[in-house]
Amino acid sequence: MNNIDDIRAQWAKQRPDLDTAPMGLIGRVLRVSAHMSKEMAKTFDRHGLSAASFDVLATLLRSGPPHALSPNQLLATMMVTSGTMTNRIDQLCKEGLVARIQNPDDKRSVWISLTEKGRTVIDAAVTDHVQTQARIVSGLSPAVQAALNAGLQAYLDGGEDTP
Amino acid sequence: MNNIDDIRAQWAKQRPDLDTAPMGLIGRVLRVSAHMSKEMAKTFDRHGLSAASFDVLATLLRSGPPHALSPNQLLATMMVTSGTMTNRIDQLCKEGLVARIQNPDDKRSVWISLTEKGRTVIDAAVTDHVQTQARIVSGLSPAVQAALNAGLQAYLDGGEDTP
DNA sequence: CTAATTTATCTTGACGTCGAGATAAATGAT
DNA sequence: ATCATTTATCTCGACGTCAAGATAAATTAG
Repeated sequence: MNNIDDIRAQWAKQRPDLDTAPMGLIGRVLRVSAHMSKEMAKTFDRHGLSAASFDVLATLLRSGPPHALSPNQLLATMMVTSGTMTNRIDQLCKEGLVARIQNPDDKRSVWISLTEKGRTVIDAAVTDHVQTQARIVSGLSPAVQAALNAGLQAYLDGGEDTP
Repeated sequence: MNNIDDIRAQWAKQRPDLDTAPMGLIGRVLRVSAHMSKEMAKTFDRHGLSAASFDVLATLLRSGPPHALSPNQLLATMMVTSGTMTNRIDQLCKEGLVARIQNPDDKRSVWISLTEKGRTVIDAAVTDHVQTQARIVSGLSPAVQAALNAGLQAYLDGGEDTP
């Protein structure tokens, strides 16, 4: 009784006034998203990381040399609150994967810098992660992937109609 | 610099060995999912609910009279752990939206039953929620919605290739 | 009938997130 | 120059989640 269409059938009986077609689409997006996240979490775990810490390290890596960004820059690319960012950085510092370095030009600010250990860990994790992602989408034909990309991008482009 | 294609461009520079096409699709799914969840959360909030409590109440409502299920039944339909379920029920009990009722046939078990107040709240919340969902997908043409439904369902049908 | 197993629920501790607000430093206006 | 504002980061308390394990009741095996 977990199938989305079964759920819609229940609603049709209990609340026939409701149009649950949008619920079907939204429900599928949420389920697919949750499934993908769980699969990816297994990869992170193999490297001793969480999705949260992977995100920070990967952002630092792909930013290129010198692999250092301020918490504010990380915040901006990651859509989390400042408190969450502090927490993520604290965790990574404890594990020796990043270091806080004072910004000499602005004493309010610090740079979060990949340590050598952090660089090694994220380099391997990213390679593994990309393979996992390839596996995740491998069941979908190129045509279906293209259709999904187009539809999802259309949604993201629309995005700001009710702020 | 938050666009998914910008991120892929960064990877292409720093790690040209990686094929990030799957990352594009997966990233879009996750972003769309997060955006939809945030929109829906606003609706729940208007009714004094969280996504978690809405889920429980809605499941009880759509199960039909007598609007009561055991924690185990709720668990099965919601894909959360038992500890999470206990927590959700505790919260709803405190708020007087559900009540724990002893199952006379099995003393280990209880029924989680919608209170009158709970019934009133969830009835209104569901109506509002369905309108919100309609608005969320309203920017997508019927053709795009159909394509997304088909692609996502294909993913969900595939699902179990790497356990 | 007793003992072992299974089932249903709850408890605990850790984690990641958020929102609101606290510091502290830099910037801008007068 | 001084005071107010803005900016960058951190602190705190609450929430929802999970994993692992504790309890207690029902079922099954011998």
